[in-house]
Amino acid sequence: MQRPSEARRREITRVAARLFATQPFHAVTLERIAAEAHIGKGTLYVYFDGKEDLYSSLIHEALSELCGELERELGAFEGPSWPRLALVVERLAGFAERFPHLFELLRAGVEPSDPRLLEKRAELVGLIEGVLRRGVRAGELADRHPELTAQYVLTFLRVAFLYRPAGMSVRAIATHLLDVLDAGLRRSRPRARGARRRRSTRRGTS
Amino acid sequence: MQRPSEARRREITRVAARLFATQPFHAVTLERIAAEAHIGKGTLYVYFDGKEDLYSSLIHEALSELCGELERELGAFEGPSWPRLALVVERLAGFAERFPHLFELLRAGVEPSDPRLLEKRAELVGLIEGVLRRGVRAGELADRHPELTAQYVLTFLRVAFLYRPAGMSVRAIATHLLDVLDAGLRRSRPRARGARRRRSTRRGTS
Amino acid sequence: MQRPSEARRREITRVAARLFATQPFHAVTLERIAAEAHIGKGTLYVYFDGKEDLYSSLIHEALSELCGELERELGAFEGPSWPRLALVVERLAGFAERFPHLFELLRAGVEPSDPRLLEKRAELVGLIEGVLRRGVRAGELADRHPELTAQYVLTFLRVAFLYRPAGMSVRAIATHLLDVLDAGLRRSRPRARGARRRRSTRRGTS
Amino acid sequence: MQRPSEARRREITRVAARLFATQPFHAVTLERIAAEAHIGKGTLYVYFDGKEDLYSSLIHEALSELCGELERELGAFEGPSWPRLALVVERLAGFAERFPHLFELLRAGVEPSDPRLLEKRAELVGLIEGVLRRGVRAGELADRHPELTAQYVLTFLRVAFLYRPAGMSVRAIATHLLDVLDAGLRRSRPRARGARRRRSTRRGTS
DNA sequence: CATGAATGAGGATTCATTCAT
DNA sequence: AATGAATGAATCCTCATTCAT
Repeated sequence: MQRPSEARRREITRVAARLFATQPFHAVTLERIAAEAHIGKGTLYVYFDGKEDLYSSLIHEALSELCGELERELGAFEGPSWPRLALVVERLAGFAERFPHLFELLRAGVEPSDPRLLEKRAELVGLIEGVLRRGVRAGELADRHPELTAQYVLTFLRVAFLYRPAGMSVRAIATHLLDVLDAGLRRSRPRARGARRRRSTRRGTS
Repeated sequence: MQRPSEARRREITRVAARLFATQPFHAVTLERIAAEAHIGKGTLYVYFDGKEDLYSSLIHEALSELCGELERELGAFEGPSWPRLALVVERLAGFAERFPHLFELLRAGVEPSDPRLLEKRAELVGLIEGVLRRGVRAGELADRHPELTAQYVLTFLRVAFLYRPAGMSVRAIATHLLDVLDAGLRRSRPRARGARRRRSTRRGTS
Repeated sequence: MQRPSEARRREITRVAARLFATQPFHAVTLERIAAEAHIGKGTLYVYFDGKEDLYSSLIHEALSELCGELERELGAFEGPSWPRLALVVERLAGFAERFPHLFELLRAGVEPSDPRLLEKRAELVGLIEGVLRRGVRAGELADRHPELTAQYVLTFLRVAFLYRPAGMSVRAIATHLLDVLDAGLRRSRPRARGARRRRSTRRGTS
Repeated sequence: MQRPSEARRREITRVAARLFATQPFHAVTLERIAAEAHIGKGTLYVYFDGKEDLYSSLIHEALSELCGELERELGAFEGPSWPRLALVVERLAGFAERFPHLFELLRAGVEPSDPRLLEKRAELVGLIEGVLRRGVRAGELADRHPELTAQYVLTFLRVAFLYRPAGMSVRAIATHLLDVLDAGLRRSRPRARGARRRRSTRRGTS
């Protein structure tokens, strides 16, 4: 216990993630974090520069891990876009399951917004957006605003995890999101639509 | 200055909404709220039970207004489901535009503090869900998890407003959401699918 | 209800007496007094000059009434001292029974000590002291410090009422006090004492 | 400045006792206490839970000390009852002299707030009562209501200290109380009483 | 006279941060 | 490195008092 222990740091991170996900920022006290991590209050300052830094580092590290993982996998799988998107959704869902508390922290635009955080979040969203754009370029996907849709995907999962019906599995959540993204909700259409509509014939003939 | 003036209450609410939407909770001081509302610090306590209550009431009232509006309109428009859903999305977007700060506060999953809030949010989501379910029953919509999708719709708009590309109009955001909900993203499909069903084999490809 | 109603004033007094007797001064709020007296907070200021004044007036009036009563009765009964003392004790006890809350307020040296109050309390104590002194002068009583004993008598009763064993009657309390004052507690004495004097040799000379 | 210094706690207690005894509760500010104890305002909360707790602890500790002292001494002196009672009175007086401010705080019947206090006060009174009861059992004392008399003894001293005639010594006060308890006040009696008993006929005269 | 909304000075309390051990 | 006592700036909140209606 002379060198700053990595295990200890992770323990702090774990506890803090759970608390920050559960309560608003201002309601989480360092006292409580220290107590639940079984360390002294002062020790927190050995590992972090303060409350804000702890919070930021938390999310930053989580996002970094997520981004790294996705980049690796997407790089290794250069196939068609839809399966790539499905891969992203499934990885996000998996991450959400493994680190439910961290994932809940991905909420956007909330509280102490360290620029590093916004940056990192943007990186993740950019990753998703990239997949979408490539699909659009390849004619595989139709999306007029991939930059918005990318945001949706992320938020969707967060909210899905927050409010999922009791007993619904992670896989089912991912599937549902892919369902909606795949073909939307509308089933019957009032009338035939003009040529240069995109999904035009899809629901008509498919 | 006799009866607890409703106008005054609204003024406080207005000021507080702006501040809470702009800064994190703990950075908003009652002193500032009072000053900007041109009232004494103590007067806040005539209208609210404290900071937490002020915050909660704020959101509660916003949600109530929104719910009321939607209920009225949906009740008056008993037509087919898709336009009804479009109506909901447009009203949500319109509300978000009129009260950008309030809408930002609708963030989900924070502050289990006030049960009234969860309740009210559930009411709003339930409203949307109702529209979806009716569509499904009527065969107009295909949605296996309307309870999840309803959550999406709401969160959607918040995120869209937070991250909308510069210059993008409210109407464009609503339209984009409807686009995705309408027909999803996928354009080309790896193989022909049975005429009237779609989600069946999809998972196979992902 | 144009002239300040005497009934209303008494009602305020009654409520305030109960509250002040129950809780420490600082814990009694004018809000509460007003509410329980079924009047507006502002109305209190019609009848009293403020919290301190209300408190002082309360006790002052009670003490005045008590003093007046005792003076009248003692003046009318100029007999031997012991029955006069008994009369005082019984009247005090009776007063305590009729106005238990007011009586409890007779506690000494507590909180906002309006000089008028100290004066009035001194008057009451002086009255008792007078009875004692006359008895001492007449050789009917033995008391080296009537000024202290007078204080005791008053406090005794207050404490007796506060802590009396369940079911003990007012008369029993008065009797007990008179018992102690009459002949003390000691029953057996180490040795015979000089014929008609007792305290003489006991403590030496002091 | 490492372990919660017991000395520091006592210093706070000492300062607070002096202030609380001097001024009404609401007039004593934590700011002042902290300043006079030469510590930071926040440090008070390291040792106490707040103002109310500080106040309660204060009295509780005083009473505990007093009880402990008395128990020890009474246990060591198992002799006849009257000297034991004298011992109690003298110790109470001595305590009052050493801690005049603390003793003043023993006022009865206020602040039902902290049950610990009522409990402790009851313990002290019980101690005195025990001495009285043993004396009665042994035929050494005559007291029909030792539980009341015990209350008297305690309150006695407080009042005596509040109103003692200028220049009167502590010892004189204790002596006076013992005098009254010893043989009461009445000197001459209307009629002869049986040699060894007294209270029998008295009531007839009053 | 009766009221209670409005007020703000005053004080209790919290909590991130420091630092001696 | 680890600790938690110490700190005080910052803020919430209370409540006696005022005053317009």
